[in-house]
Amino acid sequence: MIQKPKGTKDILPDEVYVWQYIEEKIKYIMSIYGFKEMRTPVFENTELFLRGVGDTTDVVQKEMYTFKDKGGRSITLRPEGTAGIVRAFIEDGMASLPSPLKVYYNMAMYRYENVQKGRLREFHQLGAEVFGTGSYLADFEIIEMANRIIHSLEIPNVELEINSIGCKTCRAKYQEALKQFIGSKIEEYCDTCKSRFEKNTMRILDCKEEKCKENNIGAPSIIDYLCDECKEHFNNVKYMLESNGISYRVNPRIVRGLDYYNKTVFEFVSKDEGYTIIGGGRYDYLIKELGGQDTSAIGFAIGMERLIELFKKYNVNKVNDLKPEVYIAQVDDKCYNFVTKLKMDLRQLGIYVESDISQRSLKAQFKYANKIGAKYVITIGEDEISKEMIQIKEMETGNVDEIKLDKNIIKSYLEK
RNA sequence: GUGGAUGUAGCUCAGUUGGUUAGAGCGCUAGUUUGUGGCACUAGAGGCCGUGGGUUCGAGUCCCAUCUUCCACCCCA
Repeated sequence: MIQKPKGTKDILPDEVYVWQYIEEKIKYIMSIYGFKEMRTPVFENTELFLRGVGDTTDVVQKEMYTFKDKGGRSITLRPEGTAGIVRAFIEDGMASLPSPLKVYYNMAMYRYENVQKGRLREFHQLGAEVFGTGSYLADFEIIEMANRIIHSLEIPNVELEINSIGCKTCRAKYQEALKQFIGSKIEEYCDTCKSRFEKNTMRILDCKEEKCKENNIGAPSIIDYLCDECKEHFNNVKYMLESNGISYRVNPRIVRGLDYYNKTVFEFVSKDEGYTIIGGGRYDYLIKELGGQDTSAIGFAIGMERLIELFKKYNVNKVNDLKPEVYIAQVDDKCYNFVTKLKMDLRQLGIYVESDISQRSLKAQFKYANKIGAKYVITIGEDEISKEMIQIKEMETGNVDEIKLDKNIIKSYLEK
């Protein structure tokens, strides 16, 4: 038996309808917030992610599916969505569209990492991006939309955590201060912290080692180093959230693992599962970094598998797969032609109808109709055809009515 | 990349100190007479016991390797 590759998942019919329900719901929200869907290639030139996501990040350093194609080009399966969207924004001249521009995507992502709860090698992100505005109003709009998605899907125990990681200048100042604070006692830290000291100092604050945690007490907070502009921006975002009844918690440890973020970063974290279901932030430098005009932007991405796992935990019973309106049972093979014609006619009228396609006994047909959840069963034999009258049985109650054998009469009976 | 657990029918699992043709429940298919489902009963299909080595007269059971799945670290959605 050939198995599917590690970290991949089949989505079977009995789960796909949950996906469809959630995707429809989110699509609807996107549409009333003015976001348009777009799609980009599954693979991109590796260079895009090196420059976009950042070549010192874990995602780029050890998690990318990178290979040479037959023409010798270095190709990478996208590990996240924003870089490709930004590439298209620049390459396809989307900067000339009315600004601000709002787009969203729903695409598979690929990351070579070890599998565990809420983490796959192929997974799906539904993300939204706003291009062309650096205003805190855009930050609010995107966070509020994410919040609405969570609430419209009735997923409890989700907390919004926000932070500001400042702009280039205040972040540099902060890193300097942090390096001074930690540097004086770096020998007391664990090995991973030591290795991070130079290239990613801020991550040391995230270490879970007891000794390191102790050493981190009293460390400078990014919040205190924000420049006036960044501070005001962050205060405005918080004010907007407060005045619109969206509760949040400032978590100074949110840093985000992708290099392109600045100013506002946020996560919607499930307290049940302990993982982030929506993560996002502002990325005002990325478009220019990738060769476009200087353009502010902000966005988020939803981890669909995580969202769906949580949704199923609380709400599966609220979503139902489509069941046949009616099953047409046939008494014997003399009726196949007639039944097939009737089935086609009813489908033409938009009715979900099934009939026997494996030439089984009447009893077996009833059993099948019951198992697939047909609401009604019509039985057709030679008598019914000659008398033009049929029996229609409601499966749940067992009630039987007699009605005229006519597609329009059947249709209105089913709609009653 | 590191550490821990796991792997027997489609699913959930039994399988006794290694010993004949590998089991159950659910699910699937057919039947329990003549044109009607759910319940019950009967029968059937379906397993290279994750894979490859090794020990042994003999391995689902023991040993090694490897892969998968799950969990944690790391990181992320």
